[in-house]
Amino acid sequence: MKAANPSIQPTNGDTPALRLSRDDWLDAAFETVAESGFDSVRVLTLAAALGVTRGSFYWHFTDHAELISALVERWRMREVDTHQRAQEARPLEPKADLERMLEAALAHAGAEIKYLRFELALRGLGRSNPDVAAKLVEVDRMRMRLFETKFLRLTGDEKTAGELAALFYLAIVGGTHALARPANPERTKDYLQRVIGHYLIAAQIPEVAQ
Amino acid sequence: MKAANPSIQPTNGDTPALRLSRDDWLDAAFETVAESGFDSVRVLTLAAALGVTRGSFYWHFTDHAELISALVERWRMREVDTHQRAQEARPLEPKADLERMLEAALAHAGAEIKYLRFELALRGLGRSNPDVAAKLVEVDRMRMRLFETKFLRLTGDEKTAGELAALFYLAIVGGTHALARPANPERTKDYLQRVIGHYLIAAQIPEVAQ
DNA sequence: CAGTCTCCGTACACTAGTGTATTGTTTGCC
DNA sequence: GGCAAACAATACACTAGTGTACGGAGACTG
Repeated sequence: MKAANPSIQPTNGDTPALRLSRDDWLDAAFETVAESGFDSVRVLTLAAALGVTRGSFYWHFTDHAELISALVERWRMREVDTHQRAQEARPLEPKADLERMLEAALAHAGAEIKYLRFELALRGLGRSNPDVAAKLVEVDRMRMRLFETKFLRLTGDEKTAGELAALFYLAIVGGTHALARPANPERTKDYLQRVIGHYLIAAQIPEVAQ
Repeated sequence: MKAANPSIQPTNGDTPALRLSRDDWLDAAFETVAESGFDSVRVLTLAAALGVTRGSFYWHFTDHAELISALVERWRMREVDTHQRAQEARPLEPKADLERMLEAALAHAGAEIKYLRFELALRGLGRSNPDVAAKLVEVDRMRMRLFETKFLRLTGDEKTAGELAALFYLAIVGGTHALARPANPERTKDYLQRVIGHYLIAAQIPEVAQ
């Protein structure tokens, strides 16, 4: 049901295929959000970026509001999907598993800043849009549970695992914010590893000492 | 030079004194930002909230842009001021001093969520407004230095102090974000205290063990 | 008690953005 | 190669918001 059109030239940049799909519009909107937030998502601007007029837009979407909610929903579905795969993946040995998770979370931050920026904007939108807020809570909870189970496997202690997961969450969200500034993901990673390492030492989980 | 008018009824709510000051407008704008972000700051809306027409606004401000920048600048000055006082205050014994800082940072979060919300919105604005971004960097640096010196007095080690300060910063900023959700500052405080406690234990700073 | 300064109201012009209706163009399919 | 569906352009009506010009009313000041 999702328009079988593979959009001849999927996403070749500025002056694209003359025929657009719904997803092309969503992609363009995504970029705009990542760059300058949801309030910069204007039908006219998107049309210009895609090299068409608004006539196209109102064929694919009934509304500006529908564009936004479709964009958020696409984000949610992709997050759920990612989560599924992460959960179904056969777990490695606990320490390596966590290492990889840390890598993933921060590499994400390094290479694909776009996604972090989008999510940041999303959190902003969530403050005024209850539907968005609900989806954010859902995804956050999902991630949190994953963190907790991973840390639980490592530490064996519920409380410690919960706190480490919270630390992880706060550090990542907080770190995202620091993107406004020079940032530097490498240093953040070092810091996180040290803090977690120290924490584990203090909690007497010897396996990962240092 | 700041209009000596003390605004007969300083801030009595909805239908105020018939004569407004520049600060009255700034206060109203502040509330709006804290509630629904900078994009909701509309001259007309503010006027309605203040019980006047826009004629008043354009007497006090040349521009919508000037309102925004004045608001940000007032925030910056107040932050600098707060910082000055915190720095000039005679330091207590290190441990108590930190306790108080923790209290302050999180009480701030509890009682005066308004200010956190404002700052959150400000960080959003900073992503598109370089002037705002610069002021944010300035204030962040200020706070960071304060944190570092305090932790340094406690731990004696530069690196440890730097990391604790970073942890503190990330946790606070990250925690601010969690405001979107049920939140609960009390739990955050516990968590922070435990994490910092553990960290200090691991770093072999015995004075504050537990 | 007139004058002036301060503050506010009113009316207007202007812009940016949305949404709708209607009319083209392609494109795939028979 | 013709027809219907998918996609896009054009033109229009409408709204919300800004900014400006100017006039009016209080309040302080001599």
